[in-house]
Amino acid sequence: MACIKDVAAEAGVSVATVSRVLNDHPSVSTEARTRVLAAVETLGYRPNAVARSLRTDQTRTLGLVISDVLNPYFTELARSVEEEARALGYSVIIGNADERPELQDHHVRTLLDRRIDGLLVSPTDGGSPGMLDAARAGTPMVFVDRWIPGLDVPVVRADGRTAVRDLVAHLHGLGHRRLAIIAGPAATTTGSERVAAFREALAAYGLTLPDAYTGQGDFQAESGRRVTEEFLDLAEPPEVVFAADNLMALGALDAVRARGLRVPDDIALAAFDDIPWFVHTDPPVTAIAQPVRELGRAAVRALVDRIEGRPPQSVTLPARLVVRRSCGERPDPNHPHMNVTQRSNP
Amino acid sequence: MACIKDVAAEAGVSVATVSRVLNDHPSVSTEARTRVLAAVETLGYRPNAVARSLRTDQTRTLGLVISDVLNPYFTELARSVEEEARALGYSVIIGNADERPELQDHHVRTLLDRRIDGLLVSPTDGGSPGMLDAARAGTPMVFVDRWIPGLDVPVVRADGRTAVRDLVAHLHGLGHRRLAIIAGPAATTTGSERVAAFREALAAYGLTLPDAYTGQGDFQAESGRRVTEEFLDLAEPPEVVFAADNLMALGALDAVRARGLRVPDDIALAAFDDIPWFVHTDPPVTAIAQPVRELGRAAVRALVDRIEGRPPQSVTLPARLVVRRSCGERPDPNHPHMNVTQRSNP
DNA sequence: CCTCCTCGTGGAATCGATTACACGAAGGAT
DNA sequence: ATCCTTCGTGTAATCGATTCCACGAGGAGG
Repeated sequence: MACIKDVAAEAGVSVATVSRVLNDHPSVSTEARTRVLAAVETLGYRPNAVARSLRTDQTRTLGLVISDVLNPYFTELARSVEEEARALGYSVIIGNADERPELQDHHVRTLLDRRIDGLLVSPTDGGSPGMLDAARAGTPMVFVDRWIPGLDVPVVRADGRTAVRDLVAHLHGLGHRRLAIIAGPAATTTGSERVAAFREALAAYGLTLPDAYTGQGDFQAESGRRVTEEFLDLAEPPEVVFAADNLMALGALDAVRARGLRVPDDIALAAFDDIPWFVHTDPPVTAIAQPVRELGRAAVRALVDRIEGRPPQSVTLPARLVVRRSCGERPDPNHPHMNVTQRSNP
Repeated sequence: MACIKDVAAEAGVSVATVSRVLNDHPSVSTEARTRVLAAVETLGYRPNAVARSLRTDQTRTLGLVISDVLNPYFTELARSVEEEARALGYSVIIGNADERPELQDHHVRTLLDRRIDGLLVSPTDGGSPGMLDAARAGTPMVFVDRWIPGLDVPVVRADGRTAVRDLVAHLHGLGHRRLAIIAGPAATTTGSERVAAFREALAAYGLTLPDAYTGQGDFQAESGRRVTEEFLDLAEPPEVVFAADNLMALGALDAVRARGLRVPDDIALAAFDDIPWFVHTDPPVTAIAQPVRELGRAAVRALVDRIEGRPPQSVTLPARLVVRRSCGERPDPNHPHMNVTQRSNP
């Protein structure tokens, strides 16, 4: 593989001049520039990013550590992050923590070892030592979706409060009174906030959320299944199950089907995080949709601001309710879009 | 950030000794070793992977360029690739080509600039110039899922021939005779092979695949929708639509639903690539499942073999048919697993 | 005509690691 | 006692870029 010295030799100039041409530094003669460019062409030279990074102390790379790649929500987030980063001239390296703190730590450490310029994190359960160290050490960092209180790290997330209120209003309007939730890990902000928002919204209707109706999940399908079975085993099962993420909703669907029961007739279901498949499940699932693309873009912008010395901004975007049939009502025919697969390439 | 010189100073030894300790070279005294380790501890030193890579000319990193992250098939592939790579001491950088050759090129180039040790590629439509150059230049490379004929690059993939035959047998047994396919891009191997396998299987039953029943898709949901609409507009629409990937199946489902028709009563549906959601769609979708995890592992092993100087092996694993209800039959009660969400963490 | 700038250029230091080579001390064999 | 290994260590070269500094040429201004 040709290096800068080879190019210099081929062009009959010094490596300094080659470097200047490559970084289009102003003081290079047109003569030299064309000769260098020609040499680059004939040798098929490409600068070594490793060497460049070592010298300049910047990699133009962002790290993104997400909690679970298999969750379509995070997949889409990852995609929009990469898209925006690319537009700003950065690459992205994704680390999948699989909801395991030690794996999150592994990725944070690996990314830091590679001297990425900044880190985007959706922290797992309470964070992990390495991640907290990194935050305190002043690594440029932005939390996305989930965050950890008490750290001076900007947060980009969606606020589901209003949407959850809308959901509860919808459910109450359909006559449901016994509402249950499958929560995420209490140590994650999304885990606890969604429960809090739900409880708050219930209170507005004079309803409470008994412990028996608060199942502890871990954002994975299996836990949704387990918790739903527990609900169904109760002397007085809930009329509605609200899953705090889409995978647990999938598990809930499994559990209901395994008992030979039907949604929404026997039990209603709603989920946090909308995904294209929810349009085609049996029945289509009512869900709370986050503005994922915008979240990803905002997160990248905040991080790049921080990296390039501008003050980064925390951002909170509203989530919205998408009503389908899993809670018992027909979708409004005036809003046919709610019933169609979301496009991935708008 | 502390560097090796700081550690050497703190421990009262030379940088060479520090380096030897870190790479556990045998000839270091226990004395020196403990002093270095202590210094590493107190300074919180972590070796700079960039500098190390520059010197050793290896990054212990694999590049993975996939055609579409939003496709659950590739997401799962990416996950299993990362898992196996991590087990072998490698990191993975994922590039999402979004089925666009120029984006694929962008990622290949970026990855090569970073001097990754090897490349795993699922080439988009016919490959891209940069990718072909890389292959010919001798970059350690392995194709996964899709490949490009005529290149001396090992291929790890699933063979769907048998499963497609099983599918056609199943369909024929249900009385279907007018079978159509939504194909992927003809320039991709998976695009053309699946059509060929389908046509071949039909021939065994004395059936043909007319042009009108061969729709041209691009592996995206939108194309599945469009092609299905074309099928439905025919004077004699097909009785079955076989989508060559899961996203096009989703689009087909959209189109059928938009017409107010029902699967399988009005038209049957089957798909290549099984995903957890197919269990819960309305109706559950009959699909051909690839052994994705094994594919990912085999691909990484082949690539690492190639990188580390062992002869790499091409691998072909069989896909299998998973019968559900979208073609008109009840699932066999003796095989209840076919009706349950696949676990992501077995 | 002399001085001062600006411009284009090259030499060499530098980033943070690894590693070939040299060297001295210690131990074993003769 | 002498020589040869072996062992532990340090010095310095090296990887491939960027960039500070010095230098010579040429033009402008006095």
